[in-house]
Amino acid sequence: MARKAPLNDHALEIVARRFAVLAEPMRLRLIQALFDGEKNVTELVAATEGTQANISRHLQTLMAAHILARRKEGLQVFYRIADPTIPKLCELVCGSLEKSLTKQAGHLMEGR
Amino acid sequence: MARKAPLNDHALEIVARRFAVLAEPMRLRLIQALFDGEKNVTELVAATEGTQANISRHLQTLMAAHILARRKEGLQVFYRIADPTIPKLCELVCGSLEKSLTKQAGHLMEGR
DNA sequence: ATAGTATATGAGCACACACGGATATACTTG
DNA sequence: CAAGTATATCCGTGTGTGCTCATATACTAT
Repeated sequence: MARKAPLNDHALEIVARRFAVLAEPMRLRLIQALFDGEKNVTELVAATEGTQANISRHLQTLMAAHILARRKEGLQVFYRIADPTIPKLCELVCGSLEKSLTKQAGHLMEGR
Repeated sequence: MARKAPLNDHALEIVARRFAVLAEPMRLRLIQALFDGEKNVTELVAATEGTQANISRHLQTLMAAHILARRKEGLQVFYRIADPTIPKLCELVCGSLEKSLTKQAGHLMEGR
C-alpha cells in the first residue's frame, strides 16, 4: 500500500471491513484468549466474561473474516487463530500506543 | 500483545478505537492520498471525491487519533501522516488480503 | 470595512451493529 | 426415543456514527 498503486473502492471496503472486525473490545478479548492455543466456546465465554449468545455471534464474525478457524469435536467447537498476521497487527498497534502514551503505559497491563 | 500479559478493559477500548478509526473507506482514502506527502484540505477533497464537510470531519477524527498532524499556512491547512506505524499496518493488512484472495488479487489495484 | 476563499462545525436523518433473552439446532448418553 | 449439554440463530432495542445541508469561523485582499 505504501509504495504501490492506490487501492480501488472495492479493495478499500475490504480493508476497512477487516479493521472494523478488529474494532470491538470483545472480539479483541477473544483474540487475546486464543493467543495461547485453541479453546472451545464455553472456555471463551468464561475467559471473556460475556454471554454465550454474544460470544457465539462474535466468533461467527471473526470466522467470516477468516481471522479464526474452527474444529468440531463432538458437542464442542474449538476455535483458533487462523491468520498469522493478527498477532503482528496487535503488536504494531500496542507498540504505537505505548509509545504515544508513555505516561500511561504502566496502566496498559492487567496487573496495574 | 502476543507474549505479554493480556490488556485490561481500558487498553482494549483504546486499541479497538484505533482500529475503528481505520475502519472507514473514506479515511483510508485520505491516508492513501497522504502517503506521498502532505496535502491541504481542498486537494484532499479533490483526491478523494468527497464533500468538503465530510472530509473535514474525517480529518478531525484522524487528528484526534494522532494518526495525522496539521500545519496551518494562511488560509490553508496542510495535513500529513504523523504515525509511522500506519503504513506498516496497511501493508500488513493488504499483504494478508492479497494472500487470502490470490484469485481476486488482480482486482486490488486501481487500474484493474 | 467588505467581499471572497478555505476550513470547521451544528443539526437532523439513516443505517449498521452490539447486546440480551428466548429459542432452535446438533450431538451425546441412557 | 427422551433428556441433557454445547453451540448457533432469531428478535427487538438502544447507541454510535457517517452523511449532507446550512452556517460559522479564520484568514486574505481590495
